[in-house]
Amino acid sequence: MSKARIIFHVDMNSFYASVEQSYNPELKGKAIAIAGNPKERRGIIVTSSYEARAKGIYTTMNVGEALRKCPELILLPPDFPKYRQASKAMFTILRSYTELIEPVSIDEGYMDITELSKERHPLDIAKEIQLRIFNELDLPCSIGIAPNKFLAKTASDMEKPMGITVLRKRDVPSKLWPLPVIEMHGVGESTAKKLNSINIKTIGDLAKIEESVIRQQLGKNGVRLRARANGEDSRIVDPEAIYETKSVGNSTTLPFDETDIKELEKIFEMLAGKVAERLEVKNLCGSTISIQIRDANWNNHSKSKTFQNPIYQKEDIFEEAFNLFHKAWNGEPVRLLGITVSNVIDRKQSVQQLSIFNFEEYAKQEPIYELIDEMERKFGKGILKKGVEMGKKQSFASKTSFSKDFLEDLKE
DNA sequence: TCTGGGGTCCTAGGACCC
DNA sequence: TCTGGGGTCCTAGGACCC
Repeated sequence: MSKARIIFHVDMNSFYASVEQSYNPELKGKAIAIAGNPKERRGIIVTSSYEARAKGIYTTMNVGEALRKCPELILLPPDFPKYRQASKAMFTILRSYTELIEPVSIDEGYMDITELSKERHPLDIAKEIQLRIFNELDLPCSIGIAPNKFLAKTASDMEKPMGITVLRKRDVPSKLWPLPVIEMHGVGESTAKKLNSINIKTIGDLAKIEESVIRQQLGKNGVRLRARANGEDSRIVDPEAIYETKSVGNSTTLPFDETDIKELEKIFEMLAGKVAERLEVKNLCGSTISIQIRDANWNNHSKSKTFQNPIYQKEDIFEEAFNLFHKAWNGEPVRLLGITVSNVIDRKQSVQQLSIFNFEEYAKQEPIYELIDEMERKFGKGILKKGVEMGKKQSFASKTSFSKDFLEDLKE
């Protein structure tokens, strides 16, 4: 049995709006919202101040509608560099307490303060953190204190703004179980519907259902949700998680539903450029490309393709994406287009993968017949011949791809 | 309430290999 | 000769979160 942990979940309150208010105090106490261009149909409310929420403004609300509902609403375009800077400052404060910080998004993160709490009471630490973020950055936050991530996250949601909430495991039956399942993190509309249909209405119902029943209905996810409903969650606070990018994608809702292939092509070029740029910044490349198409009725389609070798150049991304689009598109008007590159790895790693499989080089280090055996076993008979015939000096990796595991295997 | 754009994780079937 | 079971990878789609 592992020792009890003490986890914080720090959640900034209406982050973008609060940052804007801290930059411009005249906005304080007013109904403000961060939103896209109201003239475009994609203009939606991204975040709003508590004053705006009190007047019925909520996230994803169409901007036109928001203005009808609340004519005095002050709209601001998003300023991400500003938010990123504030976020960085916030995490710097958190890091002055422990390195065991896992940022989850720009405005929230987990802390494992188990060690620290041997010296100081967790509640004192939380109060100090909240006060420092408020005094030094002029930003409000809520903090949840609990023995695991799920309960900490749930706790930070319970009192906003500027709340500090302790949620012990023994509080679960009284504080969580009476709530409807839809209130649970990880349960959305669709899962709630499914659960309701088998007569699971509250978190308590979910906690008490037979495990085999929920597995049959909702699979692995159901079993996990059931454990959470019982206040169980063994996920660790992982400071590295944020560096493990899995995919990079860009998408856009078109000004109107589009059927003109020339226009769609331009959009793909634009998206390919953005994806390539962001891969460049992060020094990544990826071996799978996928496209997303959304039609006027909100039906989504995707098509993807995986390559032997990672790609990252704008031209490659554009070409592959547009090819996939041709295969996937049924001629219906298009509402949204997206390109995502996934299975991403560091470019340095990918270069290593290429060079380690320069055949000659590798053959110098390893008895060649063993290598051949190994490769045939993994990839089938054809693969080696192909490689050899291509010219012995040529890197196999340019025609095949090798997983990290496989490389590790070979080194042993 | 009628929905932007960034992601992650899961599932299920098929291909392919041993 | 036409037959099992296990495992991995790929693809398409769905659910969820901020």
